[in-house]
Formats: sequence, C-alpha cells, structure tokens
Amino acid sequence: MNALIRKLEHFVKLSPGDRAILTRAASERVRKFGPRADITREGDRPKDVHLVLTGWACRYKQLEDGRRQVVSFFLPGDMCDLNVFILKEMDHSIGTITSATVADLSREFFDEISAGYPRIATALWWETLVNAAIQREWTMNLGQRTALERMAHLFCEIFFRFRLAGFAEGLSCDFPLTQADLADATGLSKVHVNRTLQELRAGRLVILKGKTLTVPSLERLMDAALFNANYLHMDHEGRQLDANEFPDATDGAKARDLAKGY
Amino acid sequence: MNALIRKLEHFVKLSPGDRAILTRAASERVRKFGPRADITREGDRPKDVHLVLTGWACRYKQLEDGRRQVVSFFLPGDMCDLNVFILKEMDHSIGTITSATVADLSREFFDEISAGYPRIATALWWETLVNAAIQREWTMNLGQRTALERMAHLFCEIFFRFRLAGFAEGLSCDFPLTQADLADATGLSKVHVNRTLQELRAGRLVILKGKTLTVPSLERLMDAALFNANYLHMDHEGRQLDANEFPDATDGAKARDLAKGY
DNA sequence: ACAAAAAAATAACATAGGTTATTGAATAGG
DNA sequence: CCTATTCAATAACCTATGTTATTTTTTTGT
Repeated sequence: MNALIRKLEHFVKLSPGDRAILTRAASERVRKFGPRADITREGDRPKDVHLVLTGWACRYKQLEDGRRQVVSFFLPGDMCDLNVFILKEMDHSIGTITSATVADLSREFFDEISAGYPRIATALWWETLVNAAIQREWTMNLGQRTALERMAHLFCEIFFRFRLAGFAEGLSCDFPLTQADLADATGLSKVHVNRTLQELRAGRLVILKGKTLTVPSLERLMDAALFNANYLHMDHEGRQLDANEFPDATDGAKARDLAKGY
Repeated sequence: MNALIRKLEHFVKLSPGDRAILTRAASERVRKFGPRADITREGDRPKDVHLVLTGWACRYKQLEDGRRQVVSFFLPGDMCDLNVFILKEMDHSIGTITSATVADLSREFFDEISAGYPRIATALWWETLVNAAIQREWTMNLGQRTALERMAHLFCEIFFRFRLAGFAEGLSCDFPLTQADLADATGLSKVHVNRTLQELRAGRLVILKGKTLTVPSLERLMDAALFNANYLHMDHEGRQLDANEFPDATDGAKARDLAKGY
C-alpha cells in the first residue's frame, strides 16, 4: 500500500521498524482533498511536510498576469521539500489534480527520523537529491527540447516514477492530466499540446485514452524524448545501507554516525 | 572575504567558532581552474561538495545532439548539492565560466557540521531550500516568460544573489557571461539574446559593457521581469537561530536538539 | 438518462524566436 | 605590436508555436 516505502526501498533496504514508523506517520493527520484544490498557497507559512498518499498533485507558480507554470508533479509517495518549515513563506503553491489524500508530517517527525532512523534519513536525502535532479531536468526540458520531445519526456518521466512507486502495471498507468495541465507543465499552449499529442499518437508512441496512458514501446518513446533515466538515480547498486547490516536503528556506533544528520 | 559566510549570515547569525570552521574548510583542498574548464562531468562519481570561492561557474546538461542548457550559475559562496556523495553518478556537469578557485568539501566535513555546528547545519538547509526554489523559478522562467522578461529576470536574480554574498557595489556588478552563455541559460538563440539585449539597453533597463552589469533602476528591471524576490528567501526576520542565544555550538540542550540533523 | 459543463479537436491566421551567413569590434597570446 | 580568435552586431529569411474562435466529444452531476 505505502508508495513512499516502496519508493525509498529502491535506494535503501528498510527494516520492519523503519517501515512501521513510516506507516504510522502516513496514517496520522491525513487530509482528503477534492480535485483542483489547493493544499498550500504561495505566501503561506509552511507548517508541515506534505506527503501524497493517493491521487495526483502538483506544485505551481503564477505570474501576476495569470500565466501559470506547473513546476513539478506529486505522485503517490512523493513529498514536498524536507524542512520547509525553516522558511518564512511558501514561494509556490501546491494543489491537487485529482482528489487526493495527503498526510501532514511534522517537524517533530523529522527530528525523530534523524535521531533514530538513519536508513530513512539517508533515503530521504536521496529523495531530496532526486527531486532536485528532476527539477533540473525540467529546466533542460523547457529550455532545449522541442514540443514533441518535451511531451514525450514528460510521459517517460511519469512512467518511470510510477513504476518506482510500484504502480504502472505493464505498459499502462493511470494518467489524469488534462491537456490544459500538460500545457501548464510543458510551457506550451493547449492547442499545441493537442497537435503534439496527435503527432505522438500517429507515431504510436503513446496511447492516451480515458485517463490511462499506454506506452507501446518505452524504448521508442525514450528515443523520441532523448530521455536518459540517469537523473532519476534509480540504481539498485547504489544502496548505501542494508537492513541486514544494521538490523536495528538503535544499534551500533555506525548507525549512530549515520544518524547524525545529513 | 568569505562569501559563503556572508551569505549564510543572512539567515543565521554565526558564532566565531562557526566562522572559523567554515573558513578552515574553505582553505583546505582548494583547486584553481582556468576559464571554461570542467570541475565534474556527467557520469562521474561524486566525491566532494564543491564550494566556489572566486569566479563564476555553472551547472549544465547536454543532449546527445549537443544542445546545451545551463541549469544554474554558481557565484562565489555557492556550493553544489549537499550530500551528492550518496549518489552513484553525476547527472550533470559543473564547469567554470571564468577562471575560478574551488574548495572541495568532504563528507567528513559535513558529518562534523551536523554533529557540532547546528547553526551552520540550519544555514546549509536554508541554502539547499533556496537553491531548490531558484531551480523552480528557472522552470517558470523558461516555461512562461518572454525573451525580454526572461533575460531581465536572470539579471535581477544575479544582481540580488551578488548583493547577498556582499559583492555588487551600488548599481553595478561583475558580469563575465558572454551572449552565448546567456543563450544557454535562457534557452534562446544567440541571435535572439543579442536582439533582446539591445531592447533592454534601449529601454535603459541594463547597461552591459566590458564585463560589468549596471542596473540603473532595479525597480524598473524587476517590473520588466515580473520579478518577485520571495523565492530567494532573503528575509532577515526569518533568522531562526541567533548566536547570542546559543553562544557556543556545544552548549545547551536546545543546541543539541538542533544538531540532530535536518 | 439528460442537461450542463468540461475537455478535446479542428481551423485559420499571427508572431516570437530560430537559422544561416556575413561583418565588425574586442581580446588574448606570441 | 600584430595576428588569430573570440565575441558582438546586423541582416534576410524561415518555422515552430501561439492566438482566437468554433465545433465536437466526453464527463459529471442530478
């Protein structure tokens, strides 16, 4: 059930205790939102870290004149910036796409993690670094890729991230974004998103029907997008900590070292 | 002298001991680079955190076919992602613009910080969050702003960041970027950068001569850019920790709490 | 099951920004 | 100090993407 755990385990093997505290945190202070609802708004004082449990959400920014840019998507298991609470004001808004459930994680939860759950702390750092890498890739996407490449790239990214969190059965995944959402995320106009989508469909690169995305050949889509998955840092080889090595968070000097923070 | 210290002190008041360890770290393992030299390349294993002491550098990504996007600039006092060492491979390159000196900071240095220098740890978290915010703003910049707004925005950002690090005397600051660099950073062609620059000059929004940027009226430039500085989180009011409150890093339960990590 | 609303598709036309090529002005290096 | 490069400027032309408007299809709420 817990997409966050599944995702983090791609980087670090978690112990039963690790999983328990994550499960607990994801079940306290859960809120439900309808579709197209704001979770926080630019200018608000950040109070909690938001973890998306179900549904899709996004970060977005708006200019005074209304131009809107989606700067990232939150899929189940994704959370907003660690430590946001140290900032005075949000510089962007977070809103739902579909109806969604969100767990609010307190500062205290993170204190607890960094004091006694080194594997989780490491995994959260990994998540932070991956999110930064994704944001950089979006910069590249908007700055250099053509409309077709850009959309293909977004489809690839979502498909990969979905798989990482354990969704995306086979060639298909849930895909509730409207063409207007795609426009806001790719910096294209709605009309051009529509045109480009038709081009992608004509090339059998994606099948987008109902609210489902099907990718007949991920390889061909990746080629069309000039997609290189390295920025998602999904490497299993990279597992730095192993539950067998430190069976318990409270055990051994090495674990304590790792708990020190970062 | 130390731009990093000056920058961090905009968020947290550092103690003499804090300043000392930062100064020490910035003087060990210093490397010099010529202009247009790579500090790390995509695919390399990250080993250290790089702190730019003098000169300008940038992060960039490249597509197979050579299209290049600068995804961020490093000014003196800027450093690359904390904790990069937990990743297996760099997903981008870092290269100099001008000749530059760079200090390499080890994993051990950060362990030391998070164990005994809570104010620095907090300030580095602030820096991490600001960098994430900057990257989001670049996404917005490329996705929604016109060429003129985009360039004006970049000038504003650099001007603000320069001031924060204690450079930028009055209305001017050092500005070694070529039009080709600006093109790579804004996702525009060199020719259009040139055109747009002339438009900015005609409107007396910037004076760019030699390697110096002069902003006759920051207010007017900000208007032209639809620039809102909130994403830089420069608020003094936001200072969370004060050196007077915790004169020594090793002192008191409160400091220890804060040292826990995040 | 139906009406109302939202989303997607299509069309005609407009433009911001890209491309290629050439020339002129600064720098830098020997 | 002179030459070789790099950088900036200008020009003519081109195209990817934006705009506005309308129609068709799908979804949603009752």
